[in-house]
Amino acid sequence: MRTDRSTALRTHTCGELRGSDEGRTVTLTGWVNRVRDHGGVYFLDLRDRYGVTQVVTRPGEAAAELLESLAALRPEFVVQVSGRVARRPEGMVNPDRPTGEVEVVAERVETLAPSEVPPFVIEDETNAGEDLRLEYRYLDLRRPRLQRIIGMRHQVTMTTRRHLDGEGFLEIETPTLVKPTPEGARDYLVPSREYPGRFYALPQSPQLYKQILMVAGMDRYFQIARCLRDEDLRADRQPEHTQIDIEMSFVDEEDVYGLVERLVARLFTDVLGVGLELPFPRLDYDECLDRFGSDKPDLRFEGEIADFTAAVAGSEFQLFGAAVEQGQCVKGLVVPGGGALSRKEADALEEEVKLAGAKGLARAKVTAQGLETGFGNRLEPDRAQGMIAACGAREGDLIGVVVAERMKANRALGRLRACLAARAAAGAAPGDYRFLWVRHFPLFERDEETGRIAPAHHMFTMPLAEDLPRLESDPLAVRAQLYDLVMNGVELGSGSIRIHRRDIQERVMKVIGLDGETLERRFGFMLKAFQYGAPPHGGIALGLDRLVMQMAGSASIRDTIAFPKTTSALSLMDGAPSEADPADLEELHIRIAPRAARPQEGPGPP
RNA sequence: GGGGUCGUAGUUCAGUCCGGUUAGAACGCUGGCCUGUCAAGCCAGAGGUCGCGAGUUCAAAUCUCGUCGGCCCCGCCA
Repeated sequence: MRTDRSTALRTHTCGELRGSDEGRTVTLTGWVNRVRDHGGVYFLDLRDRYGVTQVVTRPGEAAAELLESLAALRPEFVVQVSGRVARRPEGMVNPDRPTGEVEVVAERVETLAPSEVPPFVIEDETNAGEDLRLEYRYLDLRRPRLQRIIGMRHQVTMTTRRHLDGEGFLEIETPTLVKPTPEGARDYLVPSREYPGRFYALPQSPQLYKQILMVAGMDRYFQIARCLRDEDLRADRQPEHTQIDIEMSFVDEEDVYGLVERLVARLFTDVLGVGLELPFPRLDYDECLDRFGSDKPDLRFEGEIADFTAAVAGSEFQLFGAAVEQGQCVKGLVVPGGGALSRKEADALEEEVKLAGAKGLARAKVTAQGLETGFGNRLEPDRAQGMIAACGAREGDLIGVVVAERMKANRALGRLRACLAARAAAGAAPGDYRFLWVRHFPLFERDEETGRIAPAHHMFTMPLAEDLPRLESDPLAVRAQLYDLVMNGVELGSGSIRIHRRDIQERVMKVIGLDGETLERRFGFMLKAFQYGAPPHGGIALGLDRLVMQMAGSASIRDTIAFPKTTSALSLMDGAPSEADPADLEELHIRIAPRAARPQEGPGPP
């Protein structure tokens, strides 16, 4: 690898001088990190992407002209410094910096570009608000922390390219202006100038194209693909995000798992120096929800959901006994050491399960005598012992109990579990990476709004072979060859084996009630392609931004993107989106409808 | 679409409940002093549309309504 970064304006970077360079005459360029003036003796910290090097003047040695130019320096000035590399005097070495052994004794300092006083100080741990940092993103990106993360992202994409190339994949670009897809997320639309009233969409993902590439016989495809969705944002969601998009022909699920495991292991080894244990555990969706209450469990926290339904059946305690009779579940989760929680802390946990739709969280402290609860005296002691046995709680623990329909109870306790996991992870050392595959998701789900059956992933997902016979009779029970890659409670990727057989595709389309005309309009080109010999195929898309976020230990996806948008999809640096020039709109055959005036509700004068 | 929370000096915040003196602190900035710092130190100084608009009041950073923006969450995200 080429390491010489010398250019016309510099001989070395600010990160590479060492004791062995003593005596060398060098020229450095960079940004003024800080200047410390001790009354004629200057210390100048010069910063670039590679590090920080200290530049000094020695008493009596520096010319007046040099001192003058040093006195004029301010933070973030871009300067060029020439001088001689010297070892620092005894006791003056800075062990916190790779260049800390040496300093450059300045002979000449030239300002290449001055700088306004920056709105916030460029240092690793800034306390500047995020909106300000986004407005001045170029200053934010100068911070070593972000430089490190952006560098890590580069290493991840380069390693991905090298690795997939080594496994015979072709990197193929797919279009940015595509056909709108009426189902799924909202599209970003692009008006057509040539065709009044018609629109392109920006791709939500290259899904259809990568499948067509399989039909085209490309066999193995990947792309570092930009995906755009006009949906509301979150801490780990941006309107444009990047996926490592992969598709392979003649494969089954295990082929995809193996490929991704090798790729991810390589990334963690090459980029982080961390070895991962392969293969990752595989867990069926149903079991995953029963045990962890989530389809993306954080396995760093070991606690699992316990089922108390059998233990409390027939109890005189109405909340439990009657619920079981009505076919509901009584499930719970142990909060280790939770017996010491204050009322307020325990209430906060209850709020979590309520957010997931549970009516409440019954709490029981485990003591030497049994369960100490608000309902304890109404729950028979042997049933209380049965609960303790069922969840393995120990003295001092708290058992949180939810009574609800099975999946609702799972979801609620999953939320509680995620909360406990996050709390545990906050105190734990970083570097604990727990991967798993969650597979065999349901093929369909009921659309809560319309009540209709809709594909859980997309309509090209292959059902599990053994479930094919009940496709029509019990579609919601049909599982799919559909999988997520999960790490530490975060979904890093999602994929499936696709339907390549016309007959199965038609049955699936019939179940979701798509008529031929709608189908033709939306997916005609795709179905046509599939009539000309579609190979069995499948793939996955890994969220690059989230992956880098996890590898960098960052809490926000915005740290991993050079120019991210706010949670309201604004770009604070350039002000996008902005209003269009009327002439441009004219050309695009677009007229802006005035926003309907809202009724004034403010208090008027009496 | 909905909820929560925040918006005061260049920055991060206090002050807001309970309206009333000249709106404070730290960092940064400017000037001075200082011969080994690396978060340098010491002294002095400048710096405010209290997000914006309306209302209530003798009086609004403070109360009310609206609005704009940041962050977080629910819905949404095949």
